[in-house]
Amino acid sequence: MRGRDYTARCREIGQVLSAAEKNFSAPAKCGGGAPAFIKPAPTAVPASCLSSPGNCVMRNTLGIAGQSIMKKGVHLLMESVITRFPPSPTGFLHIGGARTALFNWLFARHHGGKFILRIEDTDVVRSTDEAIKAILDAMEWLELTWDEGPFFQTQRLEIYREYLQKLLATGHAYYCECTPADLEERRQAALAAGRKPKYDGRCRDRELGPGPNRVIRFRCPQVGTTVLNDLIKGPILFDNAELDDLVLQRSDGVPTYNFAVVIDDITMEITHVIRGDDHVPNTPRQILIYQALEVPLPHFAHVPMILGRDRAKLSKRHGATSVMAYQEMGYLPEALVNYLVRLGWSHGDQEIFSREELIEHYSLENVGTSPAVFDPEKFLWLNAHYLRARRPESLVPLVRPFLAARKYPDKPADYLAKAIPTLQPRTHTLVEMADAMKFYLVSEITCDPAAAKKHLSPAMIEPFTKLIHSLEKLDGFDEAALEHAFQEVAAAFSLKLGKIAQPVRVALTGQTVSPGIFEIVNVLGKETVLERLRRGLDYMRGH
RNA sequence: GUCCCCAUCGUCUAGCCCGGUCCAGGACACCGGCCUUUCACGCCGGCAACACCGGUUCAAAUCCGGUUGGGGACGCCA
Repeated sequence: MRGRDYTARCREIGQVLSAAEKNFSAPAKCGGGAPAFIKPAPTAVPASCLSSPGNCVMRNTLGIAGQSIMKKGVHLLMESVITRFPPSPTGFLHIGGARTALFNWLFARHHGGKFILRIEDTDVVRSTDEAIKAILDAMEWLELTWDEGPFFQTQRLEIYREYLQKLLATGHAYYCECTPADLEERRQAALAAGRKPKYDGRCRDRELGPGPNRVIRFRCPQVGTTVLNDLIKGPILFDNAELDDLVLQRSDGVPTYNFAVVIDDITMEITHVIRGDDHVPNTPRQILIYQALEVPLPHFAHVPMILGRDRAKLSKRHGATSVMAYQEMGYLPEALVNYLVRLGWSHGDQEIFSREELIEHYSLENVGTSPAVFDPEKFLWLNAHYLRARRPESLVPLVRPFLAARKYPDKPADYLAKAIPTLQPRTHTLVEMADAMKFYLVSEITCDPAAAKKHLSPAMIEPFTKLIHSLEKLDGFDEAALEHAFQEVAAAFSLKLGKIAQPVRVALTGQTVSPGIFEIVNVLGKETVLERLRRGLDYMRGH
């Protein structure tokens, strides 16, 4: 579950930290005066890692912040949890994003904390209003309710500028006039020479001021080690020499993602950053920004990705990845939630979870470390499960749009509510249910010719005639009465019930596969049943 | 190329921290059977995995080292 070198990393981290402490007392100079030492923020590493490396495998989801508060003697004041989900509105909400949102939501709800929705729209070119709406719709469909927001980064530019000034003033940031074309050229050259394609620091010490087409870069320490103490993966060490001076503000004055997230997470007082592990490489850079700003770190928890069948990052070519596409395919939100939560998280052998159970049991400790393959088969099974679990009446408004799309005649809700239970055990999605419902709704059924030929043979003329007679005499269509009538006919012709049921099924539904005969008769009602049986008779007689 | 992460049935996973209770448990899918008016549902049973190599140990899926494989990141995207 945890990486094999986990303990080794814990041990290493102990060394790194003691080295960092030494540096702390005698800060070295680096570049343009930025501190070169690593100053682990109080929340960066659990105390257990420092004191006894062997113990640091104990993951504590609340992290050390809670503990340090306790140490100060404020026993009742536990750190309250604030999480966030920050999609960028460049497309619909996809499966992976939904799981991230769900994990954040669950974590916040479990701890009685807050869940914030933030729209990361700093990429003004690619962000669209449609995407924002699509994301909000999907969040609502999944009932991932947020307590604050949605906030928009483009409306917070003043805040970013303020922090940027601080970094500039303390020498942690500088202006750079390298053009994208130049940068690209140098990147390619570095790649060709087998070096890491990082920024070469050309403008680092030029002490440029503001100017047109200039960006602001972060002055990244080039010595030392940055520690990411991940709540899921454990400690991860990064050599600062691997990092480069990332752009904080574009030449058009809009901040970049890596800077905006940090500032937002600081100002929104986010305590736990739970996100996909494709963000791991960004994290040391972000940590360095926190440290330059001298603010405490939030806890980081990086959850493994969701992969497609071929074990590559899940994408469109693996099929539908949009949350709302699944709604259109007739999936239930509770099924998606349950499926998604089990991708990377578990609670013993339990497969089915109600919302309440999820909130009760969810914890970061039970999030796995290896990536998970999205399995449409299991998702379908779960959906079928939840379809069966629903009260039929609650399904009426959900199937209706699918019925309408098929242009089936509209029927009253109570009629649909009677038909639905007969289909619940036999269908996996609302789409299948709508399709299967056809014969309950149309006035004229379409009959499968092969089925008609096989089952509506002249031999059935007499049994059908007798059946019609006895059904005509029946007052109520309760199951017992129906069964009695059918058994009587069967007995009269010394046929097994199946011999008569199958032709009746074909006459009533046009198919050889359907819900139980008595169920169908009960839903359809006397009039329709008799009419269809008579039509069956007509067919047998060669009409 | 460089850095980082990951590794139990085909898939999702339990077990791994605290070695023996694991010739590895559950679920999906698949295959049988039962139930039965068709098809389902349900129930019962079956198939199927500790990536590899070393080390530590009386004992390793579990601890350590390495190898291989897979994935991710290296943007004035997020």
